[in-house]
Amino acid sequence: MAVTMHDVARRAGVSIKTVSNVVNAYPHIRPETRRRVQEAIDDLGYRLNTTARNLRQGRTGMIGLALPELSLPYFAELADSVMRAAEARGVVVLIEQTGAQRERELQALDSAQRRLTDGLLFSPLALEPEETEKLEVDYPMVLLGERMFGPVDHVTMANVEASRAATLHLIERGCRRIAAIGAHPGETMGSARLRYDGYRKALAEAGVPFDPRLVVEAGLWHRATGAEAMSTLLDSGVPFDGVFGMNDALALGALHVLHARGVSVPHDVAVMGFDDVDDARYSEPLLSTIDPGREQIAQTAVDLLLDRIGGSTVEPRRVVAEFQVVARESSMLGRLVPQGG
Amino acid sequence: MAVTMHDVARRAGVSIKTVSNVVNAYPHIRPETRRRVQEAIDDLGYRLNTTARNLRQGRTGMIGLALPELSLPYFAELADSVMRAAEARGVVVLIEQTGAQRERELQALDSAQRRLTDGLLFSPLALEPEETEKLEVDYPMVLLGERMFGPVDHVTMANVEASRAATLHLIERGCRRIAAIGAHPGETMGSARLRYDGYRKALAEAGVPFDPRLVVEAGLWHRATGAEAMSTLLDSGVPFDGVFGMNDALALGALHVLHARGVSVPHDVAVMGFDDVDDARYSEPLLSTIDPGREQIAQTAVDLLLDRIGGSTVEPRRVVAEFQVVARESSMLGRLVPQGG
DNA sequence: CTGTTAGCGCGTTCAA
DNA sequence: TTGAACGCGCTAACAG
Repeated sequence: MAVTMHDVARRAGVSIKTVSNVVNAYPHIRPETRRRVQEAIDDLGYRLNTTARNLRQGRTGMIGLALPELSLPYFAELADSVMRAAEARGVVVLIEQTGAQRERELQALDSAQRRLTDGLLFSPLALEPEETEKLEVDYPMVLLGERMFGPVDHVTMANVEASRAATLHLIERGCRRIAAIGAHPGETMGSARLRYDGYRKALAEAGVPFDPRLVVEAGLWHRATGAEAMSTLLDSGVPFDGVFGMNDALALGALHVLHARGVSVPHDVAVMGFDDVDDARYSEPLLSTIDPGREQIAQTAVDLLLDRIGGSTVEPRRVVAEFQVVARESSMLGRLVPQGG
Repeated sequence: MAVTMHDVARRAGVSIKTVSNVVNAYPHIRPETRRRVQEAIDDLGYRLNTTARNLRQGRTGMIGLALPELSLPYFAELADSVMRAAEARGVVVLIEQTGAQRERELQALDSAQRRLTDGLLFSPLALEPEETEKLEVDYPMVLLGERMFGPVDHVTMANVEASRAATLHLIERGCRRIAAIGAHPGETMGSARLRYDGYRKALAEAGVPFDPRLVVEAGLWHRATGAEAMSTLLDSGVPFDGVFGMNDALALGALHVLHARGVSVPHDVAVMGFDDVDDARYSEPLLSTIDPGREQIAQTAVDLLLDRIGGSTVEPRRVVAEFQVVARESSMLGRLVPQGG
């Protein structure tokens, strides 16, 4: 079998506790003792049994990260940021995919993994607002990326403010008929709704008339759906001179179709995305977008979660990350005359 | 504290063992007993303590997946596939990023997480061939995506054959001066070397002369480095009419620069990638590429690993996934006359 | 500075 | 078909 502390203790001629002390870097050990123990550890190839330690301590040193899909670049990059933040704080991340399905999001709240992690970072996408009560779980949890209620810590991006800024950016560039791609009609608190609200807010503030025909639905926020939405819009014949993709994938898909259909970006149509994923730096033209502060979100979320795991019982906290408008080629020039489809 | 089997047993008026039997779906239990126990479980909100079970059973039900970076789309998609395959088989995946750094890859082989997982799926990128001995670990391991030696199970893509096919595809389209982007000079067994070998093989077989000036280095296989490599190539003035990007990211980066510099794809230059990531379906033009059989790789790798975890001691196995040439727009037309830079 | 003791919560003997 | 006792490997008390 595996070599245990017991074996090491016997070999080093000390007690099991001393071995434990050495392994756990307990400061008050005689150098000579430490050396002997270390030697025994090396000789025997001993490795601490993490599971036993976890059982004993009642903690696992793991946190869960439940997100829609790793193959969505935003979430892959978020996972990356979270893992780095966690590593810097000495904990390990256990990723779970929910496929952005309501059922599976609920499952994640109650899966077997919950007994394996000390807490959960949860990025729900499909959960309905009337289900926020289900978020009142009995373990440490921090919500990511959305505005939902319930007595839970949240770290969110400034969805409304940032999409307002994105839309204003297009307006400042001269756009007057700005399409919004990615709407989820009927939704009352998800990103889609919030970003739509920001879009409406910007239009209203700038006195730019709202035209519902410029709002295009897209359930999943993939490039494919962005491309589809743009095709639909072009086919509809409704004129537009700007596009606000509710995330970069949608915007990049739209960009692709615009190009294919001979619409020049940014000359005929200016385009903005949201998320600032890596890809936005390599599209043709380079995609203007919103940097939602992903690093800050990841670090703050891990910090809040570890604070809860540490036993904090302060009131639920809401942290909104700082965002930035990233102006690249796709919004460099506004167009003055609306363009027909 | 948390409710234990003990509490459930007392409440149901049975012994701990009976509760355990119910929880573990042991067949021979009187329906009445089962009902009483189940009721107690529900009333108390009992949840099995996975850590305790793990300690007792000597297994954790988790497998590690060590890969370079989640923000590289190929690996994000691979992780997705692996997690699905694992879930279907009832195990959980613990992802670790190595940043494609030799040091961190070695660390992954020996990290604390190794005591937390029953085995490891390892996708090394930076490890040197003379270090294959380090892969002789004392826990179940399956290597992914590379050809390395040592007595270890491997699941790999057909790097040489597939890149040969990709190059032949370009040759069939009329290309005679095909640049290869992504080389790692000096490497002897990594993907870069293997794909380069396939490229050389295709040229030789088709009687197309090899010109070393057409081989461009690129350390990291990101879009940015692909873009850089293409700029370098164009600046060099060496004529070419085809590009084989050793992965899609490199090819997409190259595509971007070609477009920006006014070189028409596929009219002036045909382009092939490798990996068939999602993005290849949304570039302008659509990127031709190699589908390396990622699903098959993920499923086979998980199966092999679980087999080892189950105690199999058969000889190390090598599985090579089936690949496919995916011809899209970027290689639709060959060009007949070489083009100057 | 180091040793002894007593569980963490579960599964697995072995009886009954 | 169910119960009682033991121990997986470790750490927290406490003692010395």
